[in-house]
Amino acid sequence: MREQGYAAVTSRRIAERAGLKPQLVHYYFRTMDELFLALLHRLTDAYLVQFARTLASDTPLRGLWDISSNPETAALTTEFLALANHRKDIGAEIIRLNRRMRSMQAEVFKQVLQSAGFDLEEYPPEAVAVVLESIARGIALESALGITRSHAGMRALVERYLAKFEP
Amino acid sequence: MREQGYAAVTSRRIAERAGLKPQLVHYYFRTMDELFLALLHRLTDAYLVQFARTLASDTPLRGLWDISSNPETAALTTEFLALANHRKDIGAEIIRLNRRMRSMQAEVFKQVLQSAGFDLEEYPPEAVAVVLESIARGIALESALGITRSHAGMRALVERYLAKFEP
DNA sequence: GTCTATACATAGATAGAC
DNA sequence: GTCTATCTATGTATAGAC
Repeated sequence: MREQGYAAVTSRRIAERAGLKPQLVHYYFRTMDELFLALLHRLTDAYLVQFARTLASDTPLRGLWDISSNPETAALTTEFLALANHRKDIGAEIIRLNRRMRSMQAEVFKQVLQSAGFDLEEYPPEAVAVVLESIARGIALESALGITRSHAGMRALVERYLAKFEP
Repeated sequence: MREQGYAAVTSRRIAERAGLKPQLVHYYFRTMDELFLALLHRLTDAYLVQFARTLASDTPLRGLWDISSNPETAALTTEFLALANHRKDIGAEIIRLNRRMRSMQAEVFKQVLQSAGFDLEEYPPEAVAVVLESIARGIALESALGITRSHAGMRALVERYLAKFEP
């Protein structure tokens, strides 16, 4: 999925990599939809664990930044978003993941923003979290394509803001 | 492509919508790669025109925000980014588009930032442009999925920053 | 420019033997 | 749990008639 996109994920190719016959794929997952959902669940679980650990650390903002600015993660996220475009089960699951994620973030960001003296009305924790993540993913997506033109400047810009919260 | 993802774009379906036979698609575009490239070129041209008009207006930042926060545009961009994952021709074309776009943005942002009294070393115009666009696309992608939870807060947050440049 | 005919490859999925 | 055999649908692409 990462290497060639979701459309290249077929029972035949999966079986080939596993050194087995394609029919086995249908033994474990009746349909390809089931397989994609299982994959999403597995990634989701691993992600939420990593995420919880990061938010519990003493540099949650930098941790979140690192996770979201990973080009491979961003590319895979893009594939799932594209998949969600036409497989509504996938879309529903992504929405669920998003909800859980944002709730976790909101609590931590609330504390971080408050102790830095920000007005939570003006800077809603969830909104700030989405902003940080969007910027990170923006950079990551460009990196995945091979574009790095303005990234040094962006990282410096973000770094100055992060330093206000996590010196 | 917008409705069912790039993988659903087949010569058969295209012909069906056009009320013609699938073979005609191959008459106009020898391969599907050629077709996708032609589509990207057409979208790219239209986009750059819209883009130039926006940047020449008296509210280029808000204009850029509006363009990038359109959910349909964001969804289509996502499809092309996913396509670029495994069709290198598409990736190369997207990089070209990106370069032209950023150059156009940089000039305008430079002026806007300067007249608002920002240090261009600290706030590189291109970097600021990528940040604005990334946030807009982040919101748009969530909207396309049906997530709107923290969007009001985000829009208000962004609006306060935009107002500093375009009262 | 549009059609019919056709080839060839690939994908999803099921049945049943071992 | 893994295999062989097999069906059926779908996709890309070419040749050649009109």
